Amino acid sequence: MLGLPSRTIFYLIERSIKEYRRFAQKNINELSHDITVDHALILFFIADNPNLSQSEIGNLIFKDNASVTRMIDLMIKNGFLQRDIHKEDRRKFRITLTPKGLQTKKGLKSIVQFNRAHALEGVSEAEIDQLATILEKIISNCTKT
Amino acid sequence: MLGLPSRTIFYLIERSIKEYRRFAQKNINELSHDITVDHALILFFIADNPNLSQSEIGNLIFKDNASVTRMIDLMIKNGFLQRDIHKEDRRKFRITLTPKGLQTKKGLKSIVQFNRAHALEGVSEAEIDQLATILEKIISNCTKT
DNA sequence: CAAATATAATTGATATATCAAATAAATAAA
DNA sequence: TTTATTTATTTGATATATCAATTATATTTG
Repeated sequence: MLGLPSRTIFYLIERSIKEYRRFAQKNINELSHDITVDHALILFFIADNPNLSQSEIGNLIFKDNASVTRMIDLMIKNGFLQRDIHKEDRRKFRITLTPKGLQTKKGLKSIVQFNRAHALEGVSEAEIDQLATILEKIISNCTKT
Repeated sequence: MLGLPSRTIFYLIERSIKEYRRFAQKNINELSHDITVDHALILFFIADNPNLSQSEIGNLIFKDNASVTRMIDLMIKNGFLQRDIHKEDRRKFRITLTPKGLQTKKGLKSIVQFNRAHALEGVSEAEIDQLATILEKIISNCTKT
């Protein structure tokens, strides 16, 4: 017998990340309507390391190069990021935060902290560890050749 | 201090469902290149209950009405589904599987079983229960008003 | 019943996801 | 060093995600 898809654990995994994203986006919208959850991630990653290439950013947020190109195009259009020539490797760009991007990143910090804390209310450290262990097992099962 | 986003549990949740979908899609492709993971879900749900309205289908697979309309349009174009008048409520449609859709659903059954089993190899029943409990807590935290 | 409201589905606009093909620059190999 | 290969990014095509507006039909209310 094939169980209904709505009763599998994958359904719950998908639902949980979608609800988290919806919740997080709602709170980010209070700060700006021009910032998505993924844009926020990109701001944090680039602020932390301005040497990231676009494809490295893509690896960090699980998007392919084409998506990253277009997301960064948009973030530049919206004034959060800036693309400059990369001195050492002219295939790449040096992507940095504009003053507006830096300002926005600061405003996002407490929102993101709140989002994560609220979503994990009542979930113990031990449970988070369990969760991580199991999810890593699933990832390994799906990615091993 | 704000932890790097790549170290949060949400990152792992997102990664796990993406890897599962990638893995599942790869195996579905062996049967047909015209069927996505979501299309497969829709086939199973409709086969199980041909009285589902499009918006009910959307609720089941976490998509809004616009996405469902377009996905079903495509599945009809590809010959898997069929839309008929709904006798009791003329705002709705009665959506059913064509012979090709039924055939495909049969072929998908073992693939989906394999996908789920393989992704959960080495994960005990108890762990799945733990996972479900924690994810439900996160969902509840994110959806409670 | 008639008007107001609610529901189901569609459409349009913009952004993202994915794959394939194309560019351009760097690196390896002959 | 010239050629071949690899790497980084972009672009095009098609599908999906999301929101807002629209249409058609049902239901509720006055």
